Amino acid sequence: MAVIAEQLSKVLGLPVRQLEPLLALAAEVKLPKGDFFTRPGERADRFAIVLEGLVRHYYVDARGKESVKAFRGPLEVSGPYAELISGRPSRTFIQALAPARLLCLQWEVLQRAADASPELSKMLRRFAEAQFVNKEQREYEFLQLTAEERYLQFCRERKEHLGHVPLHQIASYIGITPVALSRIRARLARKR
Amino acid sequence: MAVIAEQLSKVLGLPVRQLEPLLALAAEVKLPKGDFFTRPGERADRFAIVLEGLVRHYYVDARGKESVKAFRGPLEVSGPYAELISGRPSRTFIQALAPARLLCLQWEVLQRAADASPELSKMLRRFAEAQFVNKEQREYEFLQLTAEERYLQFCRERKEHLGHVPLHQIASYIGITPVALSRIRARLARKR
DNA sequence: CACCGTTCTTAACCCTGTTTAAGGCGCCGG
DNA sequence: CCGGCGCCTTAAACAGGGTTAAGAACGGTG
Repeated sequence: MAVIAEQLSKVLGLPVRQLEPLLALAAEVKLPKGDFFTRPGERADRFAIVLEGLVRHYYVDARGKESVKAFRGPLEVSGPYAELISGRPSRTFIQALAPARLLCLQWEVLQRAADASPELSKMLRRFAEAQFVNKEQREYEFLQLTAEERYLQFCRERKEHLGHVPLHQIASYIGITPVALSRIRARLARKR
Repeated sequence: MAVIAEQLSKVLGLPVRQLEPLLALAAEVKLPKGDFFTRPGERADRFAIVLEGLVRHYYVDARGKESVKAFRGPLEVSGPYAELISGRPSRTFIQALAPARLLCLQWEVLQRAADASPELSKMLRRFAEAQFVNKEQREYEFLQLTAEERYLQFCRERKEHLGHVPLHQIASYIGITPVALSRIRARLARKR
């Protein structure tokens, strides 16, 4: 546990002594492959840090189409962040793609802690800002890159997931169908 | 000026007495139609609130293709937010589409003020969170909606801009070419 | 082992958006 | 008043992803 605190301290840019009282309130959740951390309709009240394994965030629209918003591995944050912020009921699935261990905390607990600690409050602000920058990067990719370029970008940025995530979910993440991704991969293989 | 402080107070959810010392440090900038508030390469160090007029945020990729990230009207925030956060040099143009007045502030000044004021710090956090929710909504639209649906969404959400923004910029905002938007509009007109 | 579900690929056809080019319209400056 | 420019639309040829369907490869299970 002390090891975790130290790693988190680095990732979050927060001193260990600020982290410890929070970790004491956190619960470890084991998620077998295929199980869900959150589902739409549930009240969104917890978020988590992935200790081990891999989860994906996705939603399903009225036509039944799945869209993957994110993959999150060890030491990354998972949870229905937008819904936690806005207080709206969750519309996102969070599912384990590999057996996962999550360290999870009530959102409310974190909010109260932030009211008492300027450092924690600042950390939450930096976190929100970092999430924003992430999404803006994604907007950039949809506006300016072709599907093939988005795929190559994914391979570069998230190569640690390449063997572990089924291709049709990568296709969904970059906004195309599995068939189209297959075609792109064939084209790339031919060229190189 | 007192009127502005009151409106801003509502928009930002911050008491007027917190706002006043900041407004005293802000500068008003007049921007004739077509002029730029920021350009790529410049150091990103200011942000602003639109008092009057209309600006667009966009970037241009290596192939020369423009992509519009946002339109911002009165009482909305403008500025190279992602670059201010990350400290990277700006890659976004911010241009007046109509003669604009901006109330603008050095980012650094705001940061220092936030260190001294927990309320202001919290406001900045809520602001970052709201920006994140915005971008996630946009991600949702790219992943799940067709171009036609994105156009209709735009018409619903931002009807105040409809007469004032050229259609080819709306096309760029929703991620298609002007030609494609023109066809969509023709199809919609025929159906209704 | 045979069976099943999942994943990935390929092919055919269709639909939508891109590209390029042309023409109309409105507006501004000379 | 005319010329030019920006904006919008339309057309035609093309490219690229969507849809559907079929089949191969794999892994797990009865």
